[in-house]
Amino acid sequence: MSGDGTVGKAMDVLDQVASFGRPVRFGTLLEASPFPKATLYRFLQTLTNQRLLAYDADAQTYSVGVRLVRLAHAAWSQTSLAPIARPHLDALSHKIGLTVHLAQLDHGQVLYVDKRNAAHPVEMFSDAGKIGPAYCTGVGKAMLAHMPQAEQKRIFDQQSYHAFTPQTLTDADQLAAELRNIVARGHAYDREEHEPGIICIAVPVLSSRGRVLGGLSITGATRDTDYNKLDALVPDLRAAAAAIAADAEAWRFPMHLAESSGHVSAEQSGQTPENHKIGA
Amino acid sequence: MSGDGTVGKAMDVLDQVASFGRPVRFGTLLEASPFPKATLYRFLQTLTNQRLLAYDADAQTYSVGVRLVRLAHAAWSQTSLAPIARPHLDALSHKIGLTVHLAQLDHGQVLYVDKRNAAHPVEMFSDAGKIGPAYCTGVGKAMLAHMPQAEQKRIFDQQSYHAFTPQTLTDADQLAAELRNIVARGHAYDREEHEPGIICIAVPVLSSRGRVLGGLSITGATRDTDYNKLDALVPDLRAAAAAIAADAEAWRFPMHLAESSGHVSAEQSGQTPENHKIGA
DNA sequence: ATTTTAGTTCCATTATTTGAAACTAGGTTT
DNA sequence: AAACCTAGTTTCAAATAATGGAACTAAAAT
Repeated sequence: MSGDGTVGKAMDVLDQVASFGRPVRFGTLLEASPFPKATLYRFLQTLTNQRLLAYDADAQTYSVGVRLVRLAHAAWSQTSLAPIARPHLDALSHKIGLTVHLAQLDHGQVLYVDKRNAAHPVEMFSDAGKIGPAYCTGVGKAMLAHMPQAEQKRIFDQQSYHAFTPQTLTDADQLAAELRNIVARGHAYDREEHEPGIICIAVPVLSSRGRVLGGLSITGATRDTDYNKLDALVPDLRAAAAAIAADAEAWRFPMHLAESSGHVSAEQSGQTPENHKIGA
Repeated sequence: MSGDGTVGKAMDVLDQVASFGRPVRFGTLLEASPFPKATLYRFLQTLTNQRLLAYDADAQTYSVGVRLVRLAHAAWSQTSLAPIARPHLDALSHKIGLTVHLAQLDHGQVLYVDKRNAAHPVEMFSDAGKIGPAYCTGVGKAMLAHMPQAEQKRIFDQQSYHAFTPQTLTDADQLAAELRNIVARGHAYDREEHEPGIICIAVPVLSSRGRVLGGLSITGATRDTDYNKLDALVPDLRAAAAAIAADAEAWRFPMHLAESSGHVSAEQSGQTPENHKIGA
């Protein structure tokens, strides 16, 4: 259990519902829940009241509520690199004609926040929000490699080291060695470690003080691409990552200056603490 | 305050941070918060631990956390109409060459869950997740009009009736009259009620039993479009809405059958209640 | 050096959460 | 039709967590 009092427990329940990936009934949740019936029941009620869950009375099922989509919009546009990186992703994917991913690290996992797909140009939300393992993806390894030792260690312990393919690195020692190479080289490969037939080259997006802001990758299929071709794209990839980092840092200072101008406030997006009137 | 014990209060705080739309400091939040210093402080800590908020130690600011992006992905793909509607939106926007919106109602507000933009084909998350007022948008009115009286009443009281333009309907009576016309006609107009120069035509997406699942609209600028041109598109719009509704209902039954097959579980998305190993 | 401002911690009080058990409503078997 | 499940909901005293005034600390301004 992730601790943190009542809120933490409620979030566990929310995660549990989300993890099913489909509407789910009370009983099914109860089986898999560490909470007793009454407690789980009250949590589900609370979460439903809060519209973090949606309850379908006909089917008697719970699923994740759309209020989260709203909050996520705020997260995506405030906290993620995606809005800043967008023009750079557009330019990069246009120039090289391959699939490009932008990711950040969340709780030891790779969270994809944007994507440009060579084939299908639009993929929407279905890609922003997807998660993947850190220890066997290009972006994951690139980010990990450039992280302070302490954090790296912590994240090592969170990995499952599941062998997706014969190439997957399956323990912390192998991974540590690989990360040293990545730092030396400045970029990471995914050598079919996550999916057979899929390779990728990735670089970290680093702040001027060397903090990892995110990761950027170019992905290809082995039938179309090889490591030499990917290597040839490294300068473009690096340039894009640097441009994203520069823009990200430029953004921060105007924000600080704006800080003193009082609260934009609730009014604007209809979320007063006392919120019953909305829309203005 | 939205009540609901500790979890509700924590969500209020989360909403408050989200409503600022930019990283915000403790003091700024405190000014606008109904909670005493220590209480607000602890909430921020808890939310940060849960990664619902992100704390920037350098700038000492809080912003909405990326974990929400992950949860929202689940919500978008489970609960929203968007994944089901996608092919229909593609087809519709391709056929008519105008901007198309798909929305659902959340807490009396219009929540846009997907969009096809005539000019710019990609807009990503920046559109999925956006919210708008229900009382002065085409989709909002179309959905409201086809809702049971009781719910309609409740939502009426949640509207702010802010006059965005001279055309905006500014009280519940005007709105009620308008809704009766919409039901009679089967579709709603936005006659520059939200933004000057922007008009739209919208229909509800209704389940076979008449329940409002969402709303679908076609938007245009007055300089390019007029009501006659929009009227000509009503059959296409209706057909698309009907197709979406049909697919949405078809989806539900396979899900019920799948219900008995036990839990897909936690493992899959790394969200065990006891989650420390992730990635598989 | 002193004061102010901003953020953090303490801890006795207060309020909420907890969960075993009792209950209710549908559905199924005898 | 009665008895018996099964799944979901409610109750209430005990256990636990949240509360917030006040004291504290760090850093910035005077």
